[in-house]
Amino acid sequence: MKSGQELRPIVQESTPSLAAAQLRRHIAEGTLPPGAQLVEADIARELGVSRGPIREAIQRLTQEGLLVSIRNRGFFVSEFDEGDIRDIYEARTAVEKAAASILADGDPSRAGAELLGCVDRMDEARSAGDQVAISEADIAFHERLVAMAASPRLSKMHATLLTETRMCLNRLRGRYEDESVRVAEHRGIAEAIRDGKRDLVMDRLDAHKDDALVRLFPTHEASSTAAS
Amino acid sequence: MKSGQELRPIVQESTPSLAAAQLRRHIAEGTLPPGAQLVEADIARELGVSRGPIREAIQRLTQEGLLVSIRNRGFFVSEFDEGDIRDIYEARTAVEKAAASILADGDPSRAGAELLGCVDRMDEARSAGDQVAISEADIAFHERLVAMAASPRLSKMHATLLTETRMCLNRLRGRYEDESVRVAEHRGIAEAIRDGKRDLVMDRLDAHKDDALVRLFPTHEASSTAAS
DNA sequence: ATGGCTCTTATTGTCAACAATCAACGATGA
DNA sequence: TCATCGTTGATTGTTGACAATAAGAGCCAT
Repeated sequence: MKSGQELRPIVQESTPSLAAAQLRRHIAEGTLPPGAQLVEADIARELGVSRGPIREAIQRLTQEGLLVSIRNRGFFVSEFDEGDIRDIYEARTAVEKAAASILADGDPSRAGAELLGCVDRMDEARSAGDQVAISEADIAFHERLVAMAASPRLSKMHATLLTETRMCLNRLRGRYEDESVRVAEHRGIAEAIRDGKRDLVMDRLDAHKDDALVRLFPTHEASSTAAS
Repeated sequence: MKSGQELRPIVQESTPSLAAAQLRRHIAEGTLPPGAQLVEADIARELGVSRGPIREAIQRLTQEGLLVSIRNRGFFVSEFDEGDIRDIYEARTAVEKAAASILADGDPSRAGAELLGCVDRMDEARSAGDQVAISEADIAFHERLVAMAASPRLSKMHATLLTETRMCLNRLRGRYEDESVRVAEHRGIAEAIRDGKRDLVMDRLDAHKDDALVRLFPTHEASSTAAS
């Protein structure tokens, strides 16, 4: 039975995984806005299973930091204050810098090429004026960047940070007066990676973070991140 | 009712948390060695609770990557191969570099002083020839380093990486021919932080990682991490 | 002896019922 | 009017029982 495609081991997705994935998507997309309460019994009824598996799914999201648990009271979608958002961007940049560093030791030109592909898609979305698609491509860029480093732990940590970023993006929507700068920033990072310019990559990733934070909190200036 | 001591809010630690903490400790200390199976029912009986809370505790450890789950078969303490261990050290260094960078923007001399205190304790343990105490102090050093950066997300990610490191340390035990180099490495990092020498800190953290990996896998040389 | 079949056993996965807890509401008394 | 205290409703926390699943033992036919 020679199929054109390599037949990969089937993954019997468990009920809690499925439930967690659904909830995670709703949280990322804002259908479940920050502050919203999740009631085990309700979700269980909607999904047609008992509370057990749902409870497990909710526990996972809680550990990921997407929900906060108040004992005997309930689970609520996390609300991020300014400190949290700064923390998210700080941590995410840390992970991405590490990933970029690994890429620099590997095959920078191949990595750069793939990332430039993401940038192109982002630019197309910009031309089409599709805000949502731009954000999708934005996320995809960062996801690919870390995925290509092939580090399970960095990827895992990054996945959580990306969901949190998505939540923040719902708030940032429309903050880019000119979306072309957004595209340009990403292109700059991709090109620096392609050219193997390690230090430049680091600087641009930091700049990317600082820019986002300035846009989110216009009153403050960005934290100093200049080298000593 | 004016008591001499400020009365702080009581924290009702939940059953799953307690159970998870115990299991985590046993895994870190090697009482539950890699490959060992954890049976929900057995643990539940030993701790005098039902399977529910235990199941929740086990789920947490699974999500932390300390256990692997095989559906309908059981949960087993993760076994790390060379790739995993390199990944752990890579990720941990990434987090610590980010933390050090934050410290450099804050109060480097205070941070350096506290870390030098950890180093002193490590040195005392070395003088006393207490292997276990040295490792404790080693872990404590890295824990403090990240904790002082006051980033919830970095700290959380780091906590998991530290337990994994502990597991690796059980294997590395006795690999330092001369423990004084171990102390010296940490002192070097602490001093660089104290002096606010950002780039030097980064280099020394990378070197610390490379040294550990060389000790663990003497055959290979360390990955190149020189700046471009 | 060996390949395949069934049966057993150990373990997780799921469920529904019950207990514990907390916030909000409303009654009570000064 | 206001503070206090019990009551109530909603939600999570816990439990024991049962279902589903997979590995391995034993048996049988080849």
